[in-house]
Amino acid sequence: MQKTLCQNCILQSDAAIKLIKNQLNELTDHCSRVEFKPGEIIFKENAISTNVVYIQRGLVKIHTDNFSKDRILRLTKAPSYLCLPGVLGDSINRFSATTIEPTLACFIDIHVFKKFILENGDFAYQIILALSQNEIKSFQVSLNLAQKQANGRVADALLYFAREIYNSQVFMLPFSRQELGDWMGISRESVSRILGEFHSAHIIYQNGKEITILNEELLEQISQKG
Amino acid sequence: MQKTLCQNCILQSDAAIKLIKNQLNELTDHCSRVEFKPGEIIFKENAISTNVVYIQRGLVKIHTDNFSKDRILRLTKAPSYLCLPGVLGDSINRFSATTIEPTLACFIDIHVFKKFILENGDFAYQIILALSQNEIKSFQVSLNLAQKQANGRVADALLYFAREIYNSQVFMLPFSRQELGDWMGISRESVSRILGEFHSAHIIYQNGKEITILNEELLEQISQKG
DNA sequence: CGATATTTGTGATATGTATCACATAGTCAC
DNA sequence: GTGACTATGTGATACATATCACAAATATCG
Repeated sequence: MQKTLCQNCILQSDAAIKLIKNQLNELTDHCSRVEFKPGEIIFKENAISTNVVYIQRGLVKIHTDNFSKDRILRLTKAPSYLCLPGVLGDSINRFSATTIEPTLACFIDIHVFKKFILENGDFAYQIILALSQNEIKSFQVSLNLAQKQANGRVADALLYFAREIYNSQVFMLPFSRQELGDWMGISRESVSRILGEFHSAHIIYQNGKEITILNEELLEQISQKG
Repeated sequence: MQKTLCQNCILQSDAAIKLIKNQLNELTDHCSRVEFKPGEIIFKENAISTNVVYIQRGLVKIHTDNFSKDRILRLTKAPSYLCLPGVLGDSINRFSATTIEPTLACFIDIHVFKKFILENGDFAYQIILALSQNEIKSFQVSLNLAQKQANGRVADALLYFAREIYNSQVFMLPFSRQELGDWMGISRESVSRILGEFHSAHIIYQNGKEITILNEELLEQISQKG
């Protein structure tokens, strides 16, 4: 952990930019920055937390193993606030957060965070915008899960990595087949089979965790049709 | 439509209670109240909207027919703000809202709403709390859809109506079997079969849309096990 | 009230995916 | 480098659920 001068931070959130000088000083006093390696736990579900976590750099999964099986609920790419929900409501984390790439996270005291919301409308408005975006995305995830078959879900996942996370047709999957399955709600064997089919059909090229999308249009169609 | 004195409204939201007198006057000037019968459309997806909708009384479904098939994303029981997300982001409704019971809705000018967020931290904080709750619920919906089998989902739906909507073991389903299926992501035939099985096993009593939960504990188990 | 449309139930079948079993490849520790 | 462990691929099978087809019940409307 290291104290940081939030005023000088070049990775401020859209919300933090709205803070005035005094507030930024206060943030500095109640904010600590932590560096995480891939696979490290940022916080665990059911633990009490008095911090809001802001992800400056990196990639994080929100997940739960409530039901004996690990279920990945969402990937969150920096910059982003993590899981305000549980913390704001009753200060219990409803879900776990684990890094999947090297990540830099700020832990902000919840009281200071709440104070900023109450005092600074611009800050609050940015938070509300972000939460609204999350809600739309959650709806889309629900749609996908409820409606699409396994190959549509895998296509979805690949397009998501290519477009939202890596901005590239070529990328290293940060997940095992098992984790991909946990995320999309299908078995690891089915993930293997489907990736194999996509490979055979020259829709993607796969070599272990290395993925190249060869025919994005077709992948998009598969995702759409379910 | 009728103009309403928001100051005197006995159905104010948790957020509106935080408004000061001047703001309530302003709300009155930019708020109209509309009464809906069941099955009426409050707003349609892809339409531009300059209002935030607050549901004072009633029950509403958020849904989409993007993919030719109607998919119900969420039920929203009064009191609640509806779908800030789309409106706040780019003023396009991302989803449709249709009443399923008689509903009283307030249409609030988006600019006034935004002004309140900027000016009144208590108001903003209440909105953030509500959005946070929504997010947790969305995660749970995702978990259910990704993980549970059909009978678990139907059990879920029944418990949801009994506990969250009607607070009673006996209630009239506001949905057809088709709609129940659209909501839980299963076919109408499967819904029929599963309800029939629950009936035979004396877990519920069903007579058309009239449902009585006879063995809540067992239903809970079915929901848990998936 | 009767005619028509809509909703619901139920059997037979098809299909997709989980599960199981096992082989193979890759990774890590010492 | 060797052994142990983990991740991955693949075939056979079982199972859940969609789909189709049709009958029965219910609601709607002139």
